[in-house]
Amino acid sequence: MSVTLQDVAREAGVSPATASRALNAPELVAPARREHVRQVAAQLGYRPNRAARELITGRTGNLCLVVPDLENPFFAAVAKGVQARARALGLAVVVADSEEDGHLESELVGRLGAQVDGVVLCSPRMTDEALDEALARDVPLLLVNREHHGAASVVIDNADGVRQAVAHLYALGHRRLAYAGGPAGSWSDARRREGLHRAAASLPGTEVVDLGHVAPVFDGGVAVADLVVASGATAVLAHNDLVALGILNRLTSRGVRVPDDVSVVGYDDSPAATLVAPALTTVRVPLARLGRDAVDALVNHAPRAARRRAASGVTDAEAPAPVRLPVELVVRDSTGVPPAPPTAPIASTAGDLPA
Amino acid sequence: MSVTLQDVAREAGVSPATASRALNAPELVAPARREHVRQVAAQLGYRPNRAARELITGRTGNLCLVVPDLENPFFAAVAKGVQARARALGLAVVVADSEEDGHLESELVGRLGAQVDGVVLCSPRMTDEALDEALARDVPLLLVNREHHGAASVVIDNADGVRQAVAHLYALGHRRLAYAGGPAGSWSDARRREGLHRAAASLPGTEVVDLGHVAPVFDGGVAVADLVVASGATAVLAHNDLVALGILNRLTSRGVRVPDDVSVVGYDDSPAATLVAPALTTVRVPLARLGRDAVDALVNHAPRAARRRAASGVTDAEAPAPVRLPVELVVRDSTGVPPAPPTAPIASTAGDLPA
DNA sequence: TTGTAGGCGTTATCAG
DNA sequence: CTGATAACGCCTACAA
Repeated sequence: MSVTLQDVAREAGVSPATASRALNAPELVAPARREHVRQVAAQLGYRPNRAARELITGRTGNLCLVVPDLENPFFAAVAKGVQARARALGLAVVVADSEEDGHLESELVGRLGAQVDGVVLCSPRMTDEALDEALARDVPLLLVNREHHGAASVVIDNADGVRQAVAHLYALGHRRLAYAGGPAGSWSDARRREGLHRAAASLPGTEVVDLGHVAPVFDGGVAVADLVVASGATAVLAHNDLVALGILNRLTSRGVRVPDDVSVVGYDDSPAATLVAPALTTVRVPLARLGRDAVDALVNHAPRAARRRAASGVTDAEAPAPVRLPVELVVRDSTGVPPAPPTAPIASTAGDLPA
Repeated sequence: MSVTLQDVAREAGVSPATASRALNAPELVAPARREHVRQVAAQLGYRPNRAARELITGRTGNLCLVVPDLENPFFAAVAKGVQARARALGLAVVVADSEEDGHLESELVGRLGAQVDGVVLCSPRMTDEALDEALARDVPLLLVNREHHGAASVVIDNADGVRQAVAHLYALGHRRLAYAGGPAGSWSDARRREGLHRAAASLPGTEVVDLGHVAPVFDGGVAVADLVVASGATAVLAHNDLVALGILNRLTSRGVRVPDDVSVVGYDDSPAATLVAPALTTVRVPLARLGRDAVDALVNHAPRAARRRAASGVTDAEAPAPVRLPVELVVRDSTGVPPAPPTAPIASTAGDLPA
């Protein structure tokens, strides 16, 4: 059996209450006693029992992080950020992988949410309705990479990332752009698609070919690569780097040169982006910061462990405005000028274009 | 305030004890009552308070996983496996990233170990002494990727992986092999280095050039690549895929062709291995299984939450023999026959070699 | 088969 | 500033 506060109190010759205060509210206890108690505690190797503390305070000292896929470098990076910030705050992080499944995700939030002080829900795959339900629980919830009415969230500027990418491609001379979108129902995909169309609309002569929804993994990219070629687009924007990498791989093995024949742009700037040749032009997302800010927002916004007082009927303050983080385009080797029109006869029709 | 067992009991018209039994020891309660209680509990949305339960049972329902770097695909994969298996067993996982720092690692084990039923320590960077200390605590500890006297562990067959790689290279005709090792003090690196020398010794005419210790990340590989060239080796084995990828990248950008000039072999078969061109020949490690087996071993070996009974003086049974998982070489494009001797004059001395 | 009662280790609430 | 004392929610002898 480990050493309890009682042991410390007895050994120090004070009451348990005083011992408790000496450790948790030092200013409430006479300096001499305080030091004595602390010394005894240290000497005995006293470690507070978290369960007992939680039972009465209602606080666990744990946060929960739910991500769709731990192996996805995007989420791994966010997890690392969450981890680091939580540790700095003295909190532990319970991590759960939802396997890209909205139902499992909801279940995890329900199951794990009951034993933590707050939940960071990253790129939620669940429906808006499920989100509403989750929010109705008494656990503070923070969304990363998704906005939802009444929920606190930290997001990136999805549309602006696409805008930067499109501007870059446009400047290079591309006019026909393909888009390999994220999973159906993906909030960030919707934002990016929106941004894409808006950006294209503001750039005369631009066409967008929508390649539909693609699994946000390498193989998804491999699968959609042939559609890119068939689309006649000279450049393709992928929903994330994994997809872009898959496209790159498939194009290359088909003999389609990147960027000579087709330019490719990813999203996220995951570490893998520079592993390949040509290195991937991509939209850099401040991943670690996303995680850190998520924890900060959660801790600040969280109506301090309201469980115990929930009956008071005090509704939480309105969710604060989403924290929106900027992104930046990183130009590497996978983008270049589009190929010249195929043959002279056709080229002759281009007389009205600038030389 | 959430619904307690008392509420359920009252609502169901039974005593708290019966309610408790109906849920946790169904066979001890009359079928009719049992069902009634369970129904009421479900209807009220009763969720047992883990803190209260833990306080009395001494079990938390949590495992802790400590890894050196969550962004390293190797650990991400293990984490995913741990995650999945733990969930299947109804356990949650507290994940901590030690940032490749042995001291932080020890501290994390100490801090987090106190609030969980067991700790999975992955590729520990801490010293043997620190490990002994950690083992002395009352938390069941399981090592992944490292063996240590008195500790339960799940490891891979490090030496055999290297042996397979060397045999492959030897068969292709390579005789001078460079080794880009892992971090200084790395247990698995020591095993691989050992296996490398043993394998080389058994293959006549083989030489090994030791390139020393390399940071187990992409940039480490980039940095060591020039040593590979200078070493005059025709093939290089890297401590892991990240390093191999870094080497590949640097060699390629220096104009050294892979595998025509130099063959490269990685270790782990991380997802990134197939993202690059040429695809990486590597030793496949059953990552997810490593995680799953770790949880199983921990749960089975763990002297069920002994905290409460520790005073009885019953020492835990000796740690079981390490679980050793097989690995397999995956041959891809980054290995090939070594370049022919440079010029005719020199080639003439090779008369005694087979055509 | 069921109910009663005690206590797990801590903190909060009072009185002193 | 300090010390009793009462919870917190649950489990588990023990008694009925």
